[in-house]
Amino acid sequence: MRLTRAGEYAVRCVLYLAKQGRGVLVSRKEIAAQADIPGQFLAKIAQQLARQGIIEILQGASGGYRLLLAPERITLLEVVETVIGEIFLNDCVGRPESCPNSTVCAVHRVWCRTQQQLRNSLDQVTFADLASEELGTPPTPGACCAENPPPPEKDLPGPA
Amino acid sequence: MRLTRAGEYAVRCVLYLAKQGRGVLVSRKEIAAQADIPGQFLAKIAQQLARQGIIEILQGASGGYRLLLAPERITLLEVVETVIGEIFLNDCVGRPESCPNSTVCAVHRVWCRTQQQLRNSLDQVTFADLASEELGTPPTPGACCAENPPPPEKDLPGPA
DNA sequence: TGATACAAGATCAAAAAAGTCTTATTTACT
DNA sequence: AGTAAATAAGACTTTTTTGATCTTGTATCA
Ligand code: SF4
Ligand code: SF4
Repeated sequence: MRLTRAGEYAVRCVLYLAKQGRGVLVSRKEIAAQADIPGQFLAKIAQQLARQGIIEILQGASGGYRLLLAPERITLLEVVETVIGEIFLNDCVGRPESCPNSTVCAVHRVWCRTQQQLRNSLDQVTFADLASEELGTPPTPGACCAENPPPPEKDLPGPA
Repeated sequence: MRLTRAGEYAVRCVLYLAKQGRGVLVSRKEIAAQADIPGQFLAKIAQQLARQGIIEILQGASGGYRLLLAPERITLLEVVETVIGEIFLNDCVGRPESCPNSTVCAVHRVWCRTQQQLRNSLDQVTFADLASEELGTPPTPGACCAENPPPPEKDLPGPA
């Protein structure tokens, strides 16, 4: 129930490109260094993004990557799913035939519904949003993860 | 980004018990058979559910499991997280220190927000809901996964 | 034409998930 | 008390997924 490394890297890569602006050519090496991504791994991810039409890859000396679409038109969901495949909260959502029960199962319906909700949320966020927020806004410390305090450990409840 | 097998089994187990009614003793064997869960694996999962106070385990001959709480008071989120741990959409949400960027990162905030949303949704669903829906409602075929049509394959973008 | 940069697939290693095995307790029944 | 039936608990194994690298090849520019 968590983003893979590859997914995270893809987001970083596209975000970095979005910050440079659409169409600006950036070498893989630069992206890898700046966004802290293993170079070869980035190559793989970039290829997937290219196939999806999100970025363009230029070969040869002085080659590199560049954003093909306007950042406003690229959503977080799109980038993530390009790399990790469609998000499924449970196997039976993507492959109902994997559970003979799926046509009757109440839980199944919950997964379907919730998953759609999640995907919609991620589809609302564009890389234009992300890039501008990152360039402009001051950190506002605590505004984010304060809502997510380190959860009480299962076995050691509290600061024992 | 998907429920583990253990999580799925936990849900099945609790749902089965909820259908029998709170406090009704059911042998592990029966649950395993009826809910299609590997027996020994179920044992592990049950122990976690017991530690969490959701079910009670009776030992000895004619032992078994039974629901300790009223189904209305058990949520899907609770059961799932008991087994797979707190849901995190991205590592940095649970451990902000894992990414030096997390205090500034716009994406980070999206993950935090979305994750909370997801968890809230799952926390709305109780096992009373699930059990009654399953006992009462007719299947309504297509009402669920029709919203989730098999997505266009990554490499063959739809009926282009 | 050679240096630079990316492509693409094979391959490897580490981690997580799924399941099984073994041994020990607990309880009921006779 | 003795035995059978049930679960406990942890070690262990297998399989799958993830993360990353290696190798060989191709494109482009100076
Ligand atoms: S039991 Fe329900 S939720 Fe679980 S796999 Fe089958 S259909 Fe999906
Ligand atoms: S870059 Fe942002 S989203 Fe990615 S790990 Fe760091 S904080 Fe989280």
